[in-house]
Amino acid sequence: MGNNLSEFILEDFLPYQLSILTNRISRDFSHEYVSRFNLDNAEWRIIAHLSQVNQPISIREIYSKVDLEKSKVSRAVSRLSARAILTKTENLKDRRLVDLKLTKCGKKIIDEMTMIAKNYETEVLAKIEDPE
Amino acid sequence: MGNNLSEFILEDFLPYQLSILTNRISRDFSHEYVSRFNLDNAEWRIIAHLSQVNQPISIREIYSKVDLEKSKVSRAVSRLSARAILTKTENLKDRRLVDLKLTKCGKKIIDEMTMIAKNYETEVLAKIEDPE
DNA sequence: TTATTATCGTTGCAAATGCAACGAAGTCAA
DNA sequence: TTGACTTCGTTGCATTTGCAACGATAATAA
Repeated sequence: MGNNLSEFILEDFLPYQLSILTNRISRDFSHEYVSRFNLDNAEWRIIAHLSQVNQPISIREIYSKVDLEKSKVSRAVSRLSARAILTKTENLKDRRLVDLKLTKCGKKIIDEMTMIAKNYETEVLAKIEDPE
Repeated sequence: MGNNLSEFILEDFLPYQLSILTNRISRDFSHEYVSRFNLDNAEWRIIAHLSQVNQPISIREIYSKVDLEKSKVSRAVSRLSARAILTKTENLKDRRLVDLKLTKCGKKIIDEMTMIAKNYETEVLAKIEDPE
């Protein structure tokens, strides 16, 4: 009748801890882009990813790399386009694809967020290294 | 005129990486409890947390510790109760509280999941240490 | 006591989500 | 060419979600 329960210590269990940590960090950091630019998490990820590449990229490219639902990306991209943060144009080589590209406005957002993101990261890492 | 963009390397950005990693690990691991026991993430966390304490605990206790929405916990607990995985009883000292307790059935689930969880964790850690 | 305020768990409801189906475009083979 | 199949992005729709409000209970103050 071995009681396996006692062997299972939730506090040590990886996916569990990881997801709690991530939720907290994400929620915490999201205050920044929500309050400043009115962006949700998906929108922020899309902008951030777009800022990393210099050519236009497709929706598929994004949702495979950034780990978001296809429809979520599609809808987020539409909202960003409506706000002129990015542009959607038809890819001429393959007309099924959409070319996404940050506008000046979108680049400005990334510029500002870069500073904030760096500060935030430094802060978090400091806490991890030296938790009080 | 400084182009800050080039300084911002998304691949290094903590909340971003953390959340992608966590999504993947969670989704991956969740196959186990979804397919075996038909539990969603919230239900699994609740059961797991309950298994860690030996006295009955309240809903509040759970959502503060386990980082879930109050209403999500409430609804998940109702479902688990309907499936006789846990019991809900009125706390006699403070009648606003609900006492939650795993049933035999619930404990059996945890027993089985314990094995799986450990194997899974070992696997993930191995990959992290020695990525191919 | 009574009045005020806080806390617990539930629930109504509007908004977000994710799946599956779709049309459009492309690929490949016959 | 045609037909079967695949892929892309969008969208319809049922489910899930999270906020805010609620009733019930408890704690605190007057």
